[in-house]
Amino acid sequence: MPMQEKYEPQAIEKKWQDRWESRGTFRLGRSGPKGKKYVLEMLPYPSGKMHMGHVRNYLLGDVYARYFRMQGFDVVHPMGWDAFGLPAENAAIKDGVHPATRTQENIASFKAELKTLGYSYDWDLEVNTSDPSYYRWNQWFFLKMLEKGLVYRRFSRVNWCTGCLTVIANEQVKDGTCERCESKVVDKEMPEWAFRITRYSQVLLDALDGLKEWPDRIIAAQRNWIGRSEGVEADFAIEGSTETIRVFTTRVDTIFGCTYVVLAPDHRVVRAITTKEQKAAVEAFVAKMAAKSKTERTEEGAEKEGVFTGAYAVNPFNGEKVPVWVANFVLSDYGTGAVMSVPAHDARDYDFAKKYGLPVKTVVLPAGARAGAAGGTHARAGAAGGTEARAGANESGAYTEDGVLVESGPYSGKTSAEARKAMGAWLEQQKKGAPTVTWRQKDWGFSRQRYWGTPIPIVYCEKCDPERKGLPVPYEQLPVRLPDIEVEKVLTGKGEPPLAKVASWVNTTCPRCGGPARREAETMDTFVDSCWYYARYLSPKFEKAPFDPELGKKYLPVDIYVGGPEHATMHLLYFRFWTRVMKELGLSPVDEPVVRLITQGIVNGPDGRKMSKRWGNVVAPSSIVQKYGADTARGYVLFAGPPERDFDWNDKAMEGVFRFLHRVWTLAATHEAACAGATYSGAYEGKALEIRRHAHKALKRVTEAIERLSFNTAIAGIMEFVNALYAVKEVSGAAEQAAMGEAIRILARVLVTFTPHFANEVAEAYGATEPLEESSWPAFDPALVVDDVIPYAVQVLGKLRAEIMVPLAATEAEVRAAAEADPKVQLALGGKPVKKFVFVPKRLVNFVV
RNA sequence: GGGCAGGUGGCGUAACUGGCAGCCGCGCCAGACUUAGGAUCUGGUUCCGAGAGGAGUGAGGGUUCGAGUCCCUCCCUGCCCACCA
Repeated sequence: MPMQEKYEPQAIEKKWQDRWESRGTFRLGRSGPKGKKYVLEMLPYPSGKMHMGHVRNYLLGDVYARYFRMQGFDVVHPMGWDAFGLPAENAAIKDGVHPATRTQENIASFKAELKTLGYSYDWDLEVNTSDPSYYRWNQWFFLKMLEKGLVYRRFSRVNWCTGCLTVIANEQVKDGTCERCESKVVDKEMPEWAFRITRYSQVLLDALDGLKEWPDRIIAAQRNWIGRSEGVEADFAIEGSTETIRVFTTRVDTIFGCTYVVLAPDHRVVRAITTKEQKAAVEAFVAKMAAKSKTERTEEGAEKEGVFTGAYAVNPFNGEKVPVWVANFVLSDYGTGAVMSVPAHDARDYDFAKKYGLPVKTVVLPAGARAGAAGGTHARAGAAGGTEARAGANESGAYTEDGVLVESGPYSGKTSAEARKAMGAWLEQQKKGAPTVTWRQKDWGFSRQRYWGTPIPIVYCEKCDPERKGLPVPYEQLPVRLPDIEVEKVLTGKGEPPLAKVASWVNTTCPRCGGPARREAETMDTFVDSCWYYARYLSPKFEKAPFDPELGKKYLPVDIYVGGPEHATMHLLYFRFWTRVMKELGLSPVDEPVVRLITQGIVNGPDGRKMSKRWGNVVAPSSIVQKYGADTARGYVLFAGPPERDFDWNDKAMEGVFRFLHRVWTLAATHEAACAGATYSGAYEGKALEIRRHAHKALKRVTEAIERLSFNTAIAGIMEFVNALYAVKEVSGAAEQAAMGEAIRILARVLVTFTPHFANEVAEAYGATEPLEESSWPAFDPALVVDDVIPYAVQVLGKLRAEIMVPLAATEAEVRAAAEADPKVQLALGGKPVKKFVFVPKRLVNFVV
């Protein structure tokens, strides 16, 4: 079938999409002599329209899925919908459309758009997290984890909007007020459900070392986020009181320099130890802090503020009495909520001391500094005459490095590291503290006062459960379905959680006594949904468990996972945690969900700013597909730069890719009549051999580039190949025609992962009878990728002086002789004796004179 | 403050393990074909220099026959985290 003269993407893309679908080209289990590959992209929240970030994300996975399939792997490549979540619910509050309705519509249009880009998904594996057949397993996991003690109910401090009367996320708090209604936001203690993810902190941290194919930045972010910190806890007695203050510090070696102690405003003992004289001031301060939200209080640049309690704490090491303060910068939920302050050796303590005129006492000197030169000076920070010489102090005024101790009783002269060890042991022996480990990571609070999410399968019965701990819904009653609702009445954005307003749903019977009971009206965080969807894809309709364990054994873990780096510490940590739990439940065969993680960069607008309606710089994938076709969109997004890096959209550069496809089309159409069916069985030489060499070199280059995730250079290689074929101009005779036919068939093959519709159309004109995706990835002929005569660079004293052509098989001596014969080289050598001759096979030689 | 990524032509980028810096594309310049070109094809395009030649990968040092690549000291940009004791 002769090709059309002109490349018209609109005429061919639908054809191939339909053909793949009707033939089931991308269905799981089609082939797999080499085993399996699971290629996964982070599932999208189905907003109505795709943006370029989606296109790029799915493309990176798609190239691998297609490549591995042709390499002979049984490829899992699914797509689904993270369908619960805030946007649909907020939209409903605004316009009254039921979230389920809107979500269905959005999924339909998003899916239709995905299909226009030619992604190779197996749609039989599609998953929708808002479907009861999916979220029932969230509930099942919840109950299992409740049994294991991994789910618990706690009181927690949340951002409470005084206008909307609901909990809002940190992101919704702007300058201490609600983003939506501009009312004041305060902290409120509220009950919430939490996962005990901290039980896995150590395991999740240790296993990071095994994630060799994850980007460093993600590993670093997780390590940071988990925040393991080794230190000691030490008890400071309160003078004239039975209370003690336990502090946590990583720098116990500086404890002889402690000149005051600071408590968080909501620390347990504040009230008890405050003296009469200071009572009014402390209470005013604590009230002021409580009125602020957590984000506001700890906002960047927030001035350090504090107030003296009037109490004195006793340093366990030297019995020194130091004042106890309350200050805004101490966090109640990290460490013990109390810190010992050592202004000489901590920048923050120094700032605070300076502001309030507290003493600074140096007890650590840089190693090598002479002891006695500076130590032990008591001085009021910032006060006139405070001329203490704090050797090594940084700009902020504190010397924060390790060093050698001075003025530290029996520990003087020890290094910081030695002192930490000895002092920790002493504390333990004296029962005044102990070495300990503190974590930044907190448990994961997952209950939300929202409608559009997974109902938490708990009921409250006053008779059986007077303490309101919650009774689990029996497994056989799952799923607890979301009730249908009258949108205007229930989704008001105000008051109680929406589900609490649905009397017919919230009122139920107690599973234990059969009496009246109420359902938990809160729903689960949508991050729960994305914790295990990758396993559900394997058997989306399985009814006996979250997924079929047999298929889990066969296809897990995910081999390649593609998504945005913004998920570094939330989703990517949560689903690692969940995977551990699934293994303990006997479901999952793996400890870690993903072998190789790829985080794609952002596609910015042409102006270099993030694409946004606000800037009017959004490039809609649909408009590009319509005008240039999916293949151009795909080709350009891959060609624009390496996957991890951000890039700015550039219309001109994209048109360059469009032009390139036209060029290929013209080339193929030009040679079609003479070359598509040409055969030749003799030896190739001359121009025909050159054509074959170009083809096999391109094949090698593209194959290797795909393997190392360098799609942009793969495409550059293909462009070079096409330029070379253009340079051939005329082909005549059976050998050249057969060589050209082969070259164009190879060209189609190397293009197919990037521009699949286009490649298939060309291949079909050149005799392919089935989609290329159903054929195998071609192997290059090793004999054709090396030349007989190769160039050598000739350097004299490291400077390039000439380039010589030498037979591939030439020995070192032969190459040297050829180099020395070159007149430019002779001139550079100038008859001087050669001290050394460097020979790098197949690359260069260097004369050292 | 911490972490990570990056700094190479006018621009996006390339250079796999130390071995000819700038592949490919965009833009620009010239030519061909054209009534015409914002189509297409061909050639050129790091800088200085007419030329031979010289300089050149953020700055400065070092290792090496040889450094964009390795080591040390800095500077700048972007992203993420952050009063974490």
